[in-house]
Amino acid sequence: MPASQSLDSFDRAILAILQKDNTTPQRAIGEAVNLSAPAVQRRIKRMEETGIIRANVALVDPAKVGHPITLFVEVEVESERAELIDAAKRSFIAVPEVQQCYYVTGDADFILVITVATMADYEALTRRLFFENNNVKRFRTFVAMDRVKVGLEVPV
Amino acid sequence: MPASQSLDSFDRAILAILQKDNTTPQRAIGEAVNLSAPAVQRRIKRMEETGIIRANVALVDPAKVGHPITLFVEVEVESERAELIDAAKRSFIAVPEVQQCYYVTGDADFILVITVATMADYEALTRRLFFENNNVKRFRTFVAMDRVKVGLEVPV
DNA sequence: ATCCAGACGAAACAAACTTGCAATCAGATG
DNA sequence: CATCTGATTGCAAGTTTGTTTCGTCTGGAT
Repeated sequence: MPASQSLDSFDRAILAILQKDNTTPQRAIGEAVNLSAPAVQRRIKRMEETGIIRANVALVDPAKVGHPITLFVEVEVESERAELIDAAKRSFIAVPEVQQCYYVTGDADFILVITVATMADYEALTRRLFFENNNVKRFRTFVAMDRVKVGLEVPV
Repeated sequence: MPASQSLDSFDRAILAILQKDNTTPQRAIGEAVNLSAPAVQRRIKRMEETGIIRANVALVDPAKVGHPITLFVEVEVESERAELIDAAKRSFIAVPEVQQCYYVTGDADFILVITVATMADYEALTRRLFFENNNVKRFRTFVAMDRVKVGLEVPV
């Protein structure tokens, strides 16, 4: 019984379904996992409250809404002083075109995933985000030719 | 009027909401964008049919389901012959731990986003995905220390 | 053996989604 | 300039889905 424990096999089965399609009716989920609809609903609610489910969202095809270009950027900073790193994080978060931003170990400090309409837009973005930021030492761009697999699904 | 044209400002407003929370009642969306609930519903349906909305999913916190480690991998291949590239794509797609896979230009050929429970798991994965694949020339790993911003939201 | 907390299912209930229909608007056509 | 056509809208009815209630059951601790 999943009291304050995190996850039992029912929860995992439910998550697997919701990560594919969260419009699946609770009754259908119930049948799939051998549970009643209310039981499913209670488990979903708990997982939302505990943050296991971070959000419920629609995934949009970037190309079909005018953002056909996806880019990766490795950013290396000059100084790793905490306040400068935090400032960089805030500046990346604030930009809608920055879909994802990770602070990483290795040859780079940040990795960004960016979507834009045109390369000119990206050029303008680099100006704002990198050239105008004195703490950015250098950055390296990769252009996605094929979005082979795109999702945030986590194996459960 | 959004006939076969892609998107008008209503659609964009609806998408902006659904990308944040697709459990928002259509009536509430209607109020927000000044449209009746059925009108909202018909627009959503069309966007789903045309693939503008790729999917409706729950986002799960990887750390809370036992996958606390996120990794980036740049993969460089030996040969870019089409059939070898396709084989690589297929092998990456097939692995659940590979959340995202992009075929890119630049110093690398693929960029992968991977989530795992432990570094030992990652080590095992590298064995399967990279060392056992003769076409992988080299790969470079970045470990995420902070998932600063994680989403697939597209500005509309 | 008893009690208690947590979880369950069935059924009633409420809310949301979906559909049919008449009215409206914009642009094309005669 | 009137009319026609196609697309979209809002309303209201109908249907599906989500939510709450309530009585029961199980397992663990006293």
